[in-house]
Formats: sequence, C-alpha cells, structure tokens
Amino acid sequence: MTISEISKKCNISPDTLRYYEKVGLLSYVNRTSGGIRNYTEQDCAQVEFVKCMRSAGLSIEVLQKYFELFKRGKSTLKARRDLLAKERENLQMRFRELQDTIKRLDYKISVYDKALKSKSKELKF
Amino acid sequence: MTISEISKKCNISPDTLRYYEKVGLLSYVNRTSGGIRNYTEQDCAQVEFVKCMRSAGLSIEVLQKYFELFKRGKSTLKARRDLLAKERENLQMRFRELQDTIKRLDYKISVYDKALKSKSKELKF
DNA sequence: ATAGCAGTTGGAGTTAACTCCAAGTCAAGC
DNA sequence: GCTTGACTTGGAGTTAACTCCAACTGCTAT
Repeated sequence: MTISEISKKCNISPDTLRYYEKVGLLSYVNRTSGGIRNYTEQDCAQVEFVKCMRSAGLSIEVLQKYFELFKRGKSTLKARRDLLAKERENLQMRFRELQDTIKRLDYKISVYDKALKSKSKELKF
Repeated sequence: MTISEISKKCNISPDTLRYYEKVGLLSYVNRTSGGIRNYTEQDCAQVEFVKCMRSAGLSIEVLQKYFELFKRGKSTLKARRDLLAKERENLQMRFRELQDTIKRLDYKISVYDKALKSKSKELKF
C-alpha cells in the first residue's frame, strides 16, 4: 500500500505518517525500488494502534519508548507489559475524571434549562 | 485571597492564573489598593470550573467563547446552554472512545501475560 | 521525450497552552 | 530609611505534535 492509501484508510495525513516513521512510531517501512514507501498489512495495523493510543492521549514519547523496547527484542516483554499497564491506569483515571466532568456539565445544563424556563434569572458563570 | 493562595488551593500556577485572566477565562479579578489581585470565593469557583473543563479537554478558545457570551448578559442564556451541550456531546464521544481504548489495552496486556507465561513467543508489536 | 503527478527528503514553520523573565511596585519588619 | 519578599506588567521563550515547503525523483500516458 502507498502512503496515500494508508492515509485514506486510517485517516492520518501523509505528513503525519512520515513523521511517525521518522520519530520511531513505525518500524522502518519498506520502499519499492524507486524509493516509495510500501506499507504492509502489519504496518497498517501498527498505524491503527498508534492512532488509537494517540487519540486516547498517550504521548509520542511513551509510544517511542514502547517501540524502542520492542526493537530490543523478547527480553523486554515484561517492560512493555508494564509500560502498557501503567498507561492503562492513567487512562482509567482520566476515564473517571471525564465521567465526573460529564455529570457536572449535565447538572450545569439542567440549571440553564431551569433558568430558561423561568425567563428571569441569570447565573453566576 | 491572594494569587498564591488560589494557586495552592486549586493547584494551578500563578502564571497560569494570570494567563487565564488575560485571555478572558476569569472576569477581571479585583485588586487591592496596592494593585494586588484579591480573589473572591466566586472567582475561586470559576477557576475550579475552568480547571475542570480544561482537564477534560475543552479548549481555551471554547471557554473564551463561553465567558464572552456570559459578559453579554441574559440574552445569551440559550447560546451558552447550547455551547455546553455541544461540548458535553464531544466529551461523551471521547468517553466512549476511551472506554474502547482501555478495553483494547486490557486485551493487549492479557496477550503479554500469556506470552510471559509461555516464555517463548514474541508479539507483532 | 516530455508533461504531470505522486512520491521523496531535510528542515523550517505553526499552533495551543502555557511558562519564564526583567524591570518595577508595595507593605512589613528591622 | 532600607532590605526583603510577594506581587505587578508586557512580552519573550518553550514544548509537543504536527504541518508545510522547496527541491528533487521516477513512473505513466500522450
């Protein structure tokens, strides 16, 4: 697959794909004889993984660390597991915070709805 | 309350508090005769609100818009309600994505645990 | 064989959201 | 009256994560 195909499929810009490769979030992608990137299904799955983790909020730095461990081979299995587990815990925390914030917004919206019905009050902020 | 008191109470740096005021996320904070900020309980509650929304991911720009509407008075009640409702929907979406990502990480971690037990396999990434 | 387009590279530029700095002010204690 | 320390301001600097650019290469179709 060419870079534009992956770009469309994963909805990530070619520039971002090249950037991810440059900083080590994709192991070096094979090139055709003409020097053009030729993504495999594997590469594609990895791009999807990176995209998913990035949009959940994992930093580039953490993902670099993960793939760097990967390159070092089987001896880093435990370290990688632990890295993922730690990030999982971070997400869990953000998950609960997000839940609370949504509840808070629900309450605030309900206060607005009341104010709108009574057509008189102003709120504090 | 002085800026350093609020800073401690809300765990936001004085620089950030001044920045928020400058860009309109806090209505102008009263000063003492000597020109020093003197935060009220109200201000404090607003700081808490901003902090909560910011850490949930609402942009400075959206919060600026919200407080700008606020300054325009009661006529913008509906607009503010709708702005909050829209942001709430965004958060709800991110909430579900986060849930999925956590599940995905759980699965990946379980795969790692299996690999660690069998002490032989390497994973794809 | 040439026009045109998709791709390549290294490196510069952009954006959001802070964060830091220099120069100055003010109240309090010695 | 002078030092100290917390505060003030406007504005410059930083960081993460892209995003854009210029100059170039190499297929493909006319």
